Amino acid sequence: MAKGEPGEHNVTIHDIARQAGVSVATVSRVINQQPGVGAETRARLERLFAELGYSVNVQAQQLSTGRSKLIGVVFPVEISRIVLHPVYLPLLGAVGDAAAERGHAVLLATSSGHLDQTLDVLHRHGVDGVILPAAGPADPLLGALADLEARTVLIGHRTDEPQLRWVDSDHDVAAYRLTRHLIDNGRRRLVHLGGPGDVSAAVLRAKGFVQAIEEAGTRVSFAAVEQISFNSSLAAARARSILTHPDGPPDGIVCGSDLIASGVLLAARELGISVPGDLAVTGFDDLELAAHTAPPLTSVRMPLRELGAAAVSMLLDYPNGVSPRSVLLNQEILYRESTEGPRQPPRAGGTSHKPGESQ
Amino acid sequence: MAKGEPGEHNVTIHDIARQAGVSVATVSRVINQQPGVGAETRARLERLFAELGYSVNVQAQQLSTGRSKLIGVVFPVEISRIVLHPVYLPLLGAVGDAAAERGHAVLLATSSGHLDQTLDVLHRHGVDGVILPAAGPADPLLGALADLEARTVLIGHRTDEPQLRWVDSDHDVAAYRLTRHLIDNGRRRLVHLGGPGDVSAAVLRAKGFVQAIEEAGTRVSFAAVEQISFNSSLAAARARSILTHPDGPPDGIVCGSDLIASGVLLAARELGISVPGDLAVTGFDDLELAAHTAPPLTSVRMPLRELGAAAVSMLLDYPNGVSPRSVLLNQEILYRESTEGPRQPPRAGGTSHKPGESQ
DNA sequence: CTGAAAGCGCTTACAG
DNA sequence: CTGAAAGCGCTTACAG
Repeated sequence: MAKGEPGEHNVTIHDIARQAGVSVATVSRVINQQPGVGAETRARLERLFAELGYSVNVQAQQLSTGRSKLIGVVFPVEISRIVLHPVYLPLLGAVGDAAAERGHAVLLATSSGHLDQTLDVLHRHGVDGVILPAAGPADPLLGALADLEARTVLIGHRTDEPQLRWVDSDHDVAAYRLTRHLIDNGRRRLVHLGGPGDVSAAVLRAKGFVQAIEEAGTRVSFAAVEQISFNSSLAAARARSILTHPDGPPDGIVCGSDLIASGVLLAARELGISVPGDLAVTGFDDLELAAHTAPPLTSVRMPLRELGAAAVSMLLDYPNGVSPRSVLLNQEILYRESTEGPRQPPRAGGTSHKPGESQ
Repeated sequence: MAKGEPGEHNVTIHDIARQAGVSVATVSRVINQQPGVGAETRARLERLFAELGYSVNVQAQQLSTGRSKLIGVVFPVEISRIVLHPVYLPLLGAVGDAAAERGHAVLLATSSGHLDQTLDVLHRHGVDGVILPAAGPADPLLGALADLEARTVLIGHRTDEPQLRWVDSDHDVAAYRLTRHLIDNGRRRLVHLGGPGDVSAAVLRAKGFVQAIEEAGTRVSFAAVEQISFNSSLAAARARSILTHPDGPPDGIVCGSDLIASGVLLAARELGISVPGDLAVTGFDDLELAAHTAPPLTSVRMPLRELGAAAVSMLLDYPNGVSPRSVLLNQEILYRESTEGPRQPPRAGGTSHKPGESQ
């Protein structure tokens, strides 16, 4: 891997040039797919690349152009909570793939140490921009990056800071639609069991729930919002108390994640509450498990690959200060058995149950 | 972040040299903390660095030295399963921190694309070595890296390939001790509900369980090994069937992860089986949740930070072919309530229950 | 203890 | 369509 492996001389642009009887400038042009090289010459050189196993030395390119072709990706200090949220690794993969497609690589910086250290690594390596895939409102990095006027794109946190840009998906809209769906199906006592308040997505999901409740007015007789961490065991415990509340149990729970929802499902089964008969349950994230719970869970899919691609594109395609400053992508709702059918009133004629949107 | 930000000229080694009235060679020496510079000169230059906000251009260093100061980290193609295993992100953080301490940065390559692409990225960036934190037996990257004689360290998979090196912790020993602990406490009908067979750690954990069972001979009246993915909902479903088996339920379940164990705990509660009274349950990984389940879960902590540090050290401190070829670290068992006390026989005199090891 | 100079492998005006 | 040459910001023998 290391360029300077002992023994073999690494083949450089000069070797190619000599072998081909052309100048290094010409070789450089075909490497970078620039115009101004005869088709025949180009083809000959490309053959030579393969033959001699030539691959360009990025460091030299970087030094010469001042562009590093490196995207810095930083995870927040409080990694412990993040860890438990299974979307971050695929998201990281999406960013990496999108970067690779654009000829960029990902430099990973975990901000476990001091802020200055993290910034220093990014700076010394001259990253062309930085992406924060798990950005949160309290992250000190945000202010620091804004001050440095570094090209920065946050994923999953909508910042007001004018120096920063962000990419997100519409958690609030999805939560709103999910809640509407339950109400339209006759659910009247609803609870949102959402994720922690310092996770931006969790806040948006709660917001969408509340909005649907407010719009429904008197059609909903009871509604509550609770917070919990993204963990099914903890959620099961909480659900147990919610479902045995003296004032009577809810008939619909909109959960802030599939992990939470799977805990709710277990608690319901334990208590002999039938889902979706007596209780509708929805998740978020569409983890692999969502399709395999009993019953399968209505959930919401974040466009992870699109989020990654959009973040990379924002970083690379637009100089700072040029629009768009933000991108908002749609989430897809996957209707499954856990929210099926209306509850008490037997299905009326032309009512709700949305077809065509399920998968 | 980018070195070539429009406007301001980036301060280089030449600027420092001019200001200080010394040669660039001298400046270079103090940057690299090499001997041969007067204490007074050194101090003056260091002050200048801070004053002018100088930070070395790594690309230039890299080009000049042939060392990239970059460690490649590759996650396997089958990221979907990995994702669900919460140790990988902290492990990644540990590798990153250890690398940073040694003045190296982490280049992240997700191997979602073709093998060749992944290798090409690593090669073009001239990484000084590569670490596979989620290595598995079936990963085609292993063979490719071995063929290239690239400095490679696997974490969590013990390979026989002589070209590769690995770092791991003793899953088998921990599982063995856990199982012994249950047997010593009077448990007689034991089940191992372990993780998937293509995860090396899961295989080792099962192996430790089996070894303890074999050693116990007739002291154990029933034992079984089952596999499941690292998911608490799925585990709960499986546990339900195990715990209601017509042949009678086990009185101890050694689980392949805390996620699995938390599912087992829920199923037990649902069935009115008391833990640890009627059933002892153990986890693995010591996730945050382990201390918060009801009852708190006896679990095993992998030395994640040490694993990361050891992998980095192996990569950087030893040229290929020089020992050690592998490093095996201890895991720590955290005894909690879920395995407390013996089951049937009232506590005998000088028996087992290990004190001093709990936390 | 310090400096002058070559070189790392590229890119890029500039000239033809 | 192609080439000669300067330059990117460092390091490193070599000489003093």
